[in-house]
Amino acid sequence: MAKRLTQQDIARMAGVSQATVSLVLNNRTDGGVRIAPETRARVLEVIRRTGYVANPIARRLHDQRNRILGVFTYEAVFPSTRADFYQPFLEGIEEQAEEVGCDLLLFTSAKAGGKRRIFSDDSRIRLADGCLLLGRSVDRDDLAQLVSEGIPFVSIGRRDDAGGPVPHVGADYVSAVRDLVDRAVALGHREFAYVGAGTGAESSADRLRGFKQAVAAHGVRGTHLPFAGLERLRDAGITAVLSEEVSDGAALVLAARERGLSVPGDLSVLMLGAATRPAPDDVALTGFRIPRREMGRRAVQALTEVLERGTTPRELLACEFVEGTTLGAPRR
Amino acid sequence: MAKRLTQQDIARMAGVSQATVSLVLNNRTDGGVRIAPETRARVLEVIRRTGYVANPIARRLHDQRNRILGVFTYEAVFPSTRADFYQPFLEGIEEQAEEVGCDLLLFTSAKAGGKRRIFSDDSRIRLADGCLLLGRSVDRDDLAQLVSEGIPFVSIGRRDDAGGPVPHVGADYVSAVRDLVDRAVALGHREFAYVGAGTGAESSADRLRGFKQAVAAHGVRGTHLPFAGLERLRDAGITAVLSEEVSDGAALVLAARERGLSVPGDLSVLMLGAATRPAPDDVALTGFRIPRREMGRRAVQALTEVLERGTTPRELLACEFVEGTTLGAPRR
DNA sequence: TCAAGATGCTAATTCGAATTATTACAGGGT
DNA sequence: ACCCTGTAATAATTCGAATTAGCATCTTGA
Repeated sequence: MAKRLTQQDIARMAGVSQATVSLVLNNRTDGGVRIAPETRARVLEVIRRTGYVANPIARRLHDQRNRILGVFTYEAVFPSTRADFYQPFLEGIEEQAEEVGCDLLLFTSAKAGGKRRIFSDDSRIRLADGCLLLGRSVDRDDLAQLVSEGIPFVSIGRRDDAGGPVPHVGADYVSAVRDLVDRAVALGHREFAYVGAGTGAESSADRLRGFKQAVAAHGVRGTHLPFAGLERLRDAGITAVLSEEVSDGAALVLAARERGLSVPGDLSVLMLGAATRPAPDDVALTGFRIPRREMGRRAVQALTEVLERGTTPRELLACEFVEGTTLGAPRR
Repeated sequence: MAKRLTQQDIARMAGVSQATVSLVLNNRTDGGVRIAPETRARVLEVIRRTGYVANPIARRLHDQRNRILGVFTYEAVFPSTRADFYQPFLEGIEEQAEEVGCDLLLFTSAKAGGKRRIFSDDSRIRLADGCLLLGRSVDRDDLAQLVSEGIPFVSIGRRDDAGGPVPHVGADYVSAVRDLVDRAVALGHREFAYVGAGTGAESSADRLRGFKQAVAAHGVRGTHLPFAGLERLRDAGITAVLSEEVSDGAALVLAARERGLSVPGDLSVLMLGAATRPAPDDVALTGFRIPRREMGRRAVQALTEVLERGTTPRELLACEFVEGTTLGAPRR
């Protein structure tokens, strides 16, 4: 195997010392460091010719910065089943990483006992300058360890504190859901149902919280159901359903229409952005869109801030209202 | 932030040397290394109590392997327009990288003058242990430089020599196209057309070569046309068309049917796997499928070999015949 | 009793790059 | 001849863990 070039090699070729190569490479001019222009040029020429780059490992051992941003996901990034979920985030991440001149390191190696884990016996999480965390839910112990070990990271998606505040770039589900309820109330709806877990992941909890706040504020009735049962909704006199999962909402619309019910005439259906499963695209649901791409971009920016200023950015981006065709005034 | 524990710290606490801690940690018993059970227990106890974990950076520095595989593409990987093309390869790459315990480094930082380049003034290609090259065509100068600099890499897709053999894992287009012609000849076809560039990228050239070999072997007529014109095909008495691009093939079928021609009755259309553009999915073309995912996997394995044994693997994987509905016996 | 052999551990070195302290050498002034 | 001041480069050290050579100490057997 062709051995990797070292600064020592470059130094030999340029007829200088390893230290000089390092100084040239890092453009050091401060603190009484001086390199003659010709020497500098000679070293740079050798570097250019050989395509030498500093070994990130050695560099990182000494100080911390190698313009590598880590991306951790609990599942494979590429398989097409996950593509719809991860892809928009990754587009944003890639875009912004390109902007700030960083490379992306996908932690595909990190697994312990068959499952991916952030901290395995030889976690390479520290290879990167910092790390982005992607996934609907994140292991709380992992999160706590990241915080306590002071590893620079930003979660994509809001996270509750885990032994300390967790830096994140999330979506403002609370406001987004409240807004949908507001619109529905304005159209005359008074009987609401929220369909979905509403618990577990922060993203679920936030949506349900927004729902509860809104129905309380308007003094209307709001029911929380883990699953969408058309009969049950009808029996309870529900006129507007908010579905966490897009595909569940779409299924509900199809089921309703199959039984001769009109949507939104008899039932309004609103989707709350979560598309973890492929959904039929022939149903134009009303609801909101999660700004996934933008979240990816912002997360990279936030991570940059963490690295440069040691801050703990926490930010929620607004979701975009999607007009659709499944929200309308309820029949009297 | 609390400073990380080092082996030195552990050693102090356990009243032994750093070396001993390392030996205990790695369970070394070979090569005349012996640690008294009590000492071992004492060290392990301190490790347990403190929750010490070895710094992976330092470890990597020592064993000269970063366990990072680079992935270079001339365009962004994630944007959905490219997804169909890159994704299957990446699935395979990710899968196999996980298998061999390597992380993936996406070179998002590499650009010079707006475009991504492998070698810019500060190329970071050497950050990775080795590199996978992805893309329909690859800049020949870049390729030559990779070869001459002895950078470990594997191209996905066959490549002609560039100042030396280029390690690659490609698809066996020559055989695949020949096979299609064989089948068509067996059904009675005697007038063939190949539609597509047939030049430029190796993948195009290989297909055309397979076509020419096959028509020569069977003593039938074969014409090469850069574009598919239905009239021209008819005028020339063509009964079987092989289309490089899947979408071109599909368009041809639709056009033929629109003019009242039967496919495959009046015209057989075969697709040669290249799907760089989205194609209508309501046409079940006969042809072959490029084993993209498998190519990704094999490429990672090949790169591993390059790294471990310094070989220059070159391998072509068989394409899979796709039955479809657009190949049949020609009308008399 | 003394060499031979086991046993148990540590000192010293290595990996590659960054940094600090130091040396070497010029030329200028006295 | 001597000191001083810049200037330009290098030697030596650092980071944390892995590894090798080697040093004590203790047993055995003849």
